[in-house]
Amino acid sequence: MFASRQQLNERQTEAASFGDGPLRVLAGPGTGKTTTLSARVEFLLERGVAPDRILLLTFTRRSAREIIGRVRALRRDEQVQMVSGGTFHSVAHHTLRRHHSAVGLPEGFGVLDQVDSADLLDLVRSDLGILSGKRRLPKKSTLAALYSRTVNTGVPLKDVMSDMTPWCVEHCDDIASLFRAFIVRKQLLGLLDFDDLLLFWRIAVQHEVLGERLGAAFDHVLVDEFQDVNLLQLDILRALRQRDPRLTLVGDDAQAIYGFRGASPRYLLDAEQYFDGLTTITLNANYRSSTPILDVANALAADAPEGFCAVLREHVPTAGAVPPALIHCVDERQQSAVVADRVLELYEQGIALQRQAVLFRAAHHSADLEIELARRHIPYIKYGGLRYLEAAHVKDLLSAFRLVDNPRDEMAWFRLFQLMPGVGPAKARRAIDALRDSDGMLPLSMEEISRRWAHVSDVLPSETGEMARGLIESLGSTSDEPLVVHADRLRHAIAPLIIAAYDDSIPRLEDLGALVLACSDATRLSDVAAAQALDPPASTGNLAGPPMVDEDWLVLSTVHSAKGLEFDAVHVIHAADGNFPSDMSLATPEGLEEERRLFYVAVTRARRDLAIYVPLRYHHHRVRDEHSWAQPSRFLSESVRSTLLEVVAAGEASAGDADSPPIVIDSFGAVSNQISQLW
DNA sequence: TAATGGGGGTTTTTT
DNA sequence: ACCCCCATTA
Repeated sequence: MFASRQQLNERQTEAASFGDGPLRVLAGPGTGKTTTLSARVEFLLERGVAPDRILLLTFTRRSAREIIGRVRALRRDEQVQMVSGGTFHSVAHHTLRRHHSAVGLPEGFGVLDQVDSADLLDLVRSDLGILSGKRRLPKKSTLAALYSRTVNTGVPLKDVMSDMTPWCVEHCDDIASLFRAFIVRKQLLGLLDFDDLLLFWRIAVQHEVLGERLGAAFDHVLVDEFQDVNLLQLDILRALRQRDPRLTLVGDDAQAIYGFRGASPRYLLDAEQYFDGLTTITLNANYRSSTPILDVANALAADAPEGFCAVLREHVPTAGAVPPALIHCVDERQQSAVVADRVLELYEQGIALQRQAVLFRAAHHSADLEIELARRHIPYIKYGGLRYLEAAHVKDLLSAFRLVDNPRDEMAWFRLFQLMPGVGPAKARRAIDALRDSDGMLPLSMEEISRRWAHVSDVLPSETGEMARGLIESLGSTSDEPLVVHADRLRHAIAPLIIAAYDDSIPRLEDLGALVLACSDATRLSDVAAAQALDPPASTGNLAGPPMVDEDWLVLSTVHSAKGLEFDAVHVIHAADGNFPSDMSLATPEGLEEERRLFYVAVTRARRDLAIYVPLRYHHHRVRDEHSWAQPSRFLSESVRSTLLEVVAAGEASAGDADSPPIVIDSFGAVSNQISQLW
C-alpha cells in the first residue's frame, strides 16, 4: 500500500499500481494526470524499483519541472532525487554527453539553439553561393523551420515544402543541397542543434549493442503529455522499449497543441499499433474546475468536428460557483484596464496574484497589458516570449564557453569576432580563415590557435589588438583552475568588448556575473552553454516594473507555456478572430482544430474563476486614428456563449487617464513598495 | 570594399 | 528584438 493511495480515486489507483505491460492513460484536463503519474512513480519505488532506473520524459521544460517537483515532494529521502527525467531534448543531451565517443561526437560538442542554427544555415547558404539574388527567397528562420519539420516528421522535404512554403517549392533542390551542406558543416564544427540531439539519440538507441544497453538502463519509462510526441520521438521510445514492455504513456488528445513541431495526437490514439499488449485506462473525473467552467470546456469540445476523446465529467461538487464571464471591451487599452481591475478585485477577495493567470495566444499580446501593470505597480512574471538567453551579451559569453571545449566552433568565433569594433561579417570571416590549416579545418587545440594568432591580428583592425589578445589568452585553460575561475576570466576578457559594443553595457555585465555563478557545479564550460541553451531561465522580469523582491506576482503566459498548470482565476485576453485563433493557422483545417484545442487548454486551466476578454476595435499604430473592427473568436459559438455570462465593459474611458486611477491601485503600489524596502 | 547607424516595418506557438 | 534597405564613413 503506498502513501498517497487514499487520495486517489479507483481509476487513478488502478493506473498508478498497474503491472508491467505497456499502459496508456487517457486523461482530460484536471483529472489528476500529474498526481497519478507521480503516484505511479511512488508505487514503483515502493515495489523496489531503483529510482535511477525510472525514466520520466516530458516535452516542455515547464512540465518537466512540474512533474519532477511533484515526485520529489512525495518523499523527502534523497533516493527520489535520483529519478531520471526531463524533456526529450535534455535527456538526449545527457545521454550523448555520456556516450559521445560511441556515437562519434567530440567530447566538448556544442549545442546550437534555434537562432544559432538559423544563423549557421545562413552562413552555409552564403558559402555555397546558392539561394541568393533570386526573388522570393525563404528567410533563414523559415529554412530552419523547414529543416526541423522535415527531420521531426520523417516527411520528405518536397512534401513539407508544398505544405509549409508552397511559394518557394521551386527552390526545393537548392534547399536540399543547402541542408546536406548544413549537416556536414555541423559535423565539422562539432555542433549539434536541437533536432540533432534527437537524431543522434535515435541512432544510439537503435544500435544493436549500444541501444540494448541504453534500453536496459531503465526498468520503467513514463511519458507525460504523450499527445505531443512526434515521429522522431516515437521512434526513440520504441527503440528504448524494444525488449521491455514497461512503459507508461499519459496524455489527452484534446490538448494536442504542438503540431507545428511535427507532433500528432494520432500517436497517442493509435498507440496500440506501436506497443504490443497495450492496456488503456481513462480518467475523466475532473478535480479542478467548477461546474460552470466545465460546461464551457465541454461546449468547446462539442464544437470540435471529430470530437475529443475524454469528455469531462464533474466530480467535486462546487458550491457558490462563479459564472464564467465573456467581457466585451472597446479596445485593447480598455481590455488592459479591465483585466487589471478584475485582477485586483479578485486579489481583494483573497486570490493571491500567483494563483491568477492572464493567458494569450502570442507572446506580444501582453504588451499593452504589461504597460498598464507597470503603471499600477502590479508585479508580474511573464512566461513565453522573449528569453534571457536570447539577449545578445549572454550568447557572447556562452560562445566563449563553447570555444574553450571546442575551438572548431566557427559559429562561436564568428560571433566573438563581430563583437570587436570595426569587425563585421567580412572581417570575421577572414579572421576565421586565418586560423584554418591547409584542409580548411580549424585546429583542435587552443594552443594551436594561439600559435596562429599572429595571422588573425593582421586581419583585425589595429585598435582591437589588445582586446583580442586578452580574449584568446582567457580561452586557454590553466590546469587545476576551478571552472568558475576560468569562467570569470572569460567574463573579464569579454567585458571591454561588451562595453564597446552595447550602449547599455552596465546591466548586461551584471547578467554575465550571474552566468559565471552558474558554472559553480559544472564539469565543463560547454556543458554550461548547452544547459543554458536547453533550459534558459523561464521568465523575464520587467525592467521598467517594480523590483522582483515581491512575494507575490501575477502570471502572464502564452497558452503553450501554461499547459499542465492550473490557476484559481484565469483571464484569457484577445479572444478575437485572427488573434485567437491566430490567422497564421487558418490555412488548413488541421491548423484551425489545433487552435481550438489551444483555446480548450486555456479555459481548462481555471479552477473557479474564468473571464474571456474580447476587444472590439484594434488601432493600427502605423497610421494615426486608423482602426478596424474585430470579430469575437469563432470559438465563442452560440452554444459556448450560452455557458458564459456576457458583460460589456462600461465606459469609453481608456486606461491612459493617469489622473484618476482607482484608489485601491495606489494603495497596492504603496504597500508593495514599502515591503520591497524591507530586504 | 566593409562597417555602421538610422529608419521603418514586423512579430505564432517550443526544444 | 529582428529584418531589410539605404546613406554615410573609413
